[in-house]
Amino acid sequence: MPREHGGNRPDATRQVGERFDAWQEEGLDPANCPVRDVLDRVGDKWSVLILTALAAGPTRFSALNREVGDISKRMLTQTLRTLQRDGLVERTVYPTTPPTVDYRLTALGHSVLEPLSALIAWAEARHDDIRAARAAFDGGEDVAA
Amino acid sequence: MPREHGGNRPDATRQVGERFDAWQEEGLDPANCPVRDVLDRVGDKWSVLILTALAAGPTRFSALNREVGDISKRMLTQTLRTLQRDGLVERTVYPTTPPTVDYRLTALGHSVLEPLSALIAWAEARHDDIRAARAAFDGGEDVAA
DNA sequence: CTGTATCCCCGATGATACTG
DNA sequence: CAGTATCATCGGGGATACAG
Repeated sequence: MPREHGGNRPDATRQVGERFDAWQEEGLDPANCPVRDVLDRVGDKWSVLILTALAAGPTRFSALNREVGDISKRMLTQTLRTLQRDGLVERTVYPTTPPTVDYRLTALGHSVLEPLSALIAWAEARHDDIRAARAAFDGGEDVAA
Repeated sequence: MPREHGGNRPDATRQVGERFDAWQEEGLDPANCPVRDVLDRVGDKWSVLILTALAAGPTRFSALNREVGDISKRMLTQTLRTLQRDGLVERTVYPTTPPTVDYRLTALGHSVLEPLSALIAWAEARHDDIRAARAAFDGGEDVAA
């Protein structure tokens, strides 16, 4: 029985924890946790990159393949399918020969880029702090002895 | 050579893409990309949960072990070490017997909860949309035939 | 061009037992 | 209590070949 703690957190953070508590106390399936749901996608290797690339506008499969670093066709297809399934991306097939397909963000897809941007901005802003912390930590390991 | 696209994205999203472009065009090591750096941690199975738990205040190892669902001691230790190394969490040992250790968020740790909260809020707000999209997608697969 | 099918490797994570 | 050490597993993701 995880996270029985009640809730006496500071300001903004408070809600977060209570949300976790909420779905867990309700005995919901962890697989159904919205947070894990989103975080899993944010965490995977390509979703954010693809979402970001698509922010520029509709993009064709091969163009995505080029724009998003060294992604394989396999993973590109797979990630796009998941994003499509979740309603973040829309797939359009043009009946040409050879086939042409493009992908674009849906309204939902655009909307997730907002909070994602905030996180990325944080990463940008604090990366130096993080690297400094790492250097201190790693350096301290040896020296400490 | 990924992501050569210039940059003509809408508003808030624009910056994000340009940041990606930035470090890539500078020929920086992908391992050094701040975005991947952060996303990797957000993406892992426990960091966010631990960060959230710690938002309530200093917490002892065993308490964390209980509060954060079914995490193993192994992963708890490992994740805490990483968070500590990155300067998000501070570890304090009290010279008692048996040993007592507690963990707390640093200022940097608290600061990351802000953008993280935004993302989690989005997840909460849009989870129904996502599930609906999935249902439509999955249902449509069979029916479409 | 836009995928799909296979094989394979490796790192992330769980389980369990041991230690200071 | 707070870890560490070791083994086993599982799935993500790359490489490659094939297909409509």
